[in-house]
Amino acid sequence: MSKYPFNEIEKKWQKYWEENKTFRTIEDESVPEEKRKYVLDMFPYPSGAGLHVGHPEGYTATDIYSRYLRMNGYNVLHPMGFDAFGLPAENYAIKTGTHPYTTTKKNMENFTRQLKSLGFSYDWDREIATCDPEYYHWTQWIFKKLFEKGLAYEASTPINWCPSCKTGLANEEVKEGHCERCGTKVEKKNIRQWILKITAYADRLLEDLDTLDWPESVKTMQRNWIGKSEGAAVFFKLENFDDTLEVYTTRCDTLFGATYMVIAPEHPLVSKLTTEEQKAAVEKYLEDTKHKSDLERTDLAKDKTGVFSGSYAINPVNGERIPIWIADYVLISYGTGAIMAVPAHDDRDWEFAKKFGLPIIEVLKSDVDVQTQAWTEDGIHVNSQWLDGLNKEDAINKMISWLEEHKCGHKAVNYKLRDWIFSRQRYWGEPIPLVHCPKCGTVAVPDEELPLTLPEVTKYEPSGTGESPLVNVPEWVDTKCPVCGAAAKRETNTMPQWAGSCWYYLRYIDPKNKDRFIDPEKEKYWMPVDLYVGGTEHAVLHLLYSRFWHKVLYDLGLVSTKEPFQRLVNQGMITSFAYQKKNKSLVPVDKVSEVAPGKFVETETGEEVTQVTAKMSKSLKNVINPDDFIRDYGADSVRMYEMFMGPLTESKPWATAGFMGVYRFLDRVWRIVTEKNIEDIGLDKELDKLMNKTIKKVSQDTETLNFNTAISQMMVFVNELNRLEIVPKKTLEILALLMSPYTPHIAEEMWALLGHEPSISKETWPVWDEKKCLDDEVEIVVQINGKLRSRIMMPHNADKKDVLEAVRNDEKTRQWTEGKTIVKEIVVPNKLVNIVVK
RNA sequence: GCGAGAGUGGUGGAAUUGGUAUACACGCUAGUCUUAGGAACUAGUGCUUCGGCUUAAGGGUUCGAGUCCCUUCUCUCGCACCA
Repeated sequence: MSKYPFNEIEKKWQKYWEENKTFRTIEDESVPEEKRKYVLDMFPYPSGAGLHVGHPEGYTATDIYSRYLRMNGYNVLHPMGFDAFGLPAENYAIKTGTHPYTTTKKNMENFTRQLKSLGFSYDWDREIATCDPEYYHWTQWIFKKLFEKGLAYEASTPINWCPSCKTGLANEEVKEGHCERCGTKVEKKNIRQWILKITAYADRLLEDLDTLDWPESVKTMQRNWIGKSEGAAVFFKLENFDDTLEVYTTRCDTLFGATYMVIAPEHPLVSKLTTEEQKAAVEKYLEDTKHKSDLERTDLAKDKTGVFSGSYAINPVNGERIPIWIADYVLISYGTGAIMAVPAHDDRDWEFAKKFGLPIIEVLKSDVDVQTQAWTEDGIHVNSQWLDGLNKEDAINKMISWLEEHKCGHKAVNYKLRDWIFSRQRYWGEPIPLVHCPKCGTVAVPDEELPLTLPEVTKYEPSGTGESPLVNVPEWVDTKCPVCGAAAKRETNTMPQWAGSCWYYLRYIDPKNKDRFIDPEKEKYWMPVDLYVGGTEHAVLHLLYSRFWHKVLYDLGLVSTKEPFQRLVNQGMITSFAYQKKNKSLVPVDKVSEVAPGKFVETETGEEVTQVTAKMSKSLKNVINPDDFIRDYGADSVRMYEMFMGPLTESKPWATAGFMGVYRFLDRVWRIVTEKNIEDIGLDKELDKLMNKTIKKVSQDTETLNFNTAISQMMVFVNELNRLEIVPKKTLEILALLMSPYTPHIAEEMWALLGHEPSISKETWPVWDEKKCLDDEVEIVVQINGKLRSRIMMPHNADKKDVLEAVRNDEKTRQWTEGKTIVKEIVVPNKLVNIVVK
């Protein structure tokens, strides 16, 4: 019994690669530009739990691709590092007093060990960690650039506050009203914040998406998040006041149907517009809404609430008085926080008008009675004086011209994207390099004082009052103004975790540079990233933020490309099996038995359960730890199985039985190499054909990241080799080369056993002979009326006439066509013949 | 509600421009062998009333549809009063 000694082989080659720095990458100028590739993984947060099975999936994919490219003559930059600032280490520090760096360092060491145990071909000399002062020196330096450019500003606005994490959050970090990280309900809190003006780049962030080779779903998500809408600003004169009320609308053509206006409860004109009679009602309403969370406000969407302010505006097109209401279905954060309501043609306005008895005027020809329901489809304008008879587009254009001519409005663009709340009231992040001077205002820390390092603290607990633990370190906070030298205080907020990941891909290019954040020559050598692989969870977080920073750096002439990541691929999630009862509740894996193939019952009750796929979770006992499988079956098996499971981009369940199939495959390969008769002989024609076909399929599928089908072709090839008494050496050499990106350890060992010098990763990728891939004889399928009736063998590229001749002589075909009229004969070369008969 | 994607054997999944549906792997059945191991090898394995029928369901285009078009259903993900 020959179990292949994966443990020994893998350790041996990992040591070899490390000692020989096999995968060190240098900027070799002799490599032409089109042969330089930057293949990047989303770097991990080094959590205490270590790698989960999702990590090796994307990392193996890029590793295979990188190794494949190198063997095809490319110079490949393939680095790895750690997104090392983050809350778990800090929360652990609060509980135990352990410095977050201690925890993080330990976790990084564990991650490094695990990553190395998988045999990834990273250039470890380029490793970075965002919490390293050498690294965040330049994060701070880039922040200063943003600050100097006026893209960072301080404001005290109501922001999303997580009471559990005790810090402010960016809009992007709030999911359905809850903290993305911990799931706690988010509150509104008014605190002083540093904010980055990402909205200044909204248009470019939107437009440049078109230039990217990214999954359409991610592009769509970013487009929706930026949420550009084109419409008009309309100014309404107010009765009894000099002010005007500005609204934003996409349908200014429906202005004749505006029967009331709504302003958000937070709108600055609320108190002014509230009349004496309405004061009590308005105050009560404001009090009520204030206590509703954002979530409640949106949850209660179906039931509209509001209160009349007592004041009126004047409709500019017809001089009508329109009542102004206050209601929380209008958000202060979008547009101007005020709307003109056209209840006949908007569901929300209609609902509100019905509830409060406001008039509904039809201005678009409707198929329904607008008094009973809103008509939200297009229609020809009616009751709109000089717009009557026009369609939507013409009416909008005409209205905008009219508004501009009469100085009561203009064309306008609006975005859903909000500026980026950038400060966090926590300890474990990059200190924001600013000083508050009573005389000079907010001043940046001079470049020569960077990095501004984190001071030691005794307590990591956030104050919870909106200040970071750094306020408790007077010797750090109290400083001198870099401009005037007067006593000043340091900014105590820190940067969010996203800051470090906004530019890490640049630092890999020049990780040890002490004088600048990146050498421009090296930057030009590698950028942009040619392939970026990672999970979909960063679709509008990291991937939007880093595009923003990159564009700022581009404007400053510090990088040469407009976009950082040319091609993005999202790996699918690796799920697991779980078992579901009739009532849809899930049963942990260890409480289920398989009573017949594919039939499962809950062991205790005997109740039948069905196998479903579900996320891995501790409670379902279906979490897979890659370390266990590496230990018991080897890294090559883990790598190959994760690629064999299915298409990279699909989510798919881990099946340990399926994993064993891949392990058995490698074991079989090992036995062929070590036990069979291997001779340096020529290949017979059929074997040569299969070998060439295999080279072709594996090459093409690796190129296009269809790793699962490349692996099945290797299996087909190995199954054939396994049948041979004497195996030609050549076939095993080719097999080792083809396998080497996928299962590099066993491939290195095979290469050595076949008498070659290491490393196989330095060898040239094999090429196939197209002529040898062709079959001399092909099977032609004979269909009668589209149904498969017979098959005949014909020479490859046989003449159409000869094929038809052979088909007519085919006995089975004759049985089906006898006594019938042949209407049509279709011949697909080398594939099939379809005879249409009557 | 809006947007994006997906439905193929008992299971994970294959199928160039529309051209043999179910490659490869798992599981299962039977046998051989044994250093009893999540071993190896051999044969079989979509359903079938043996006529045929099968790619979520129904319809359409076509000589021919898993693939293209329409309708419906189910699932996953994202956004959600965005004026």
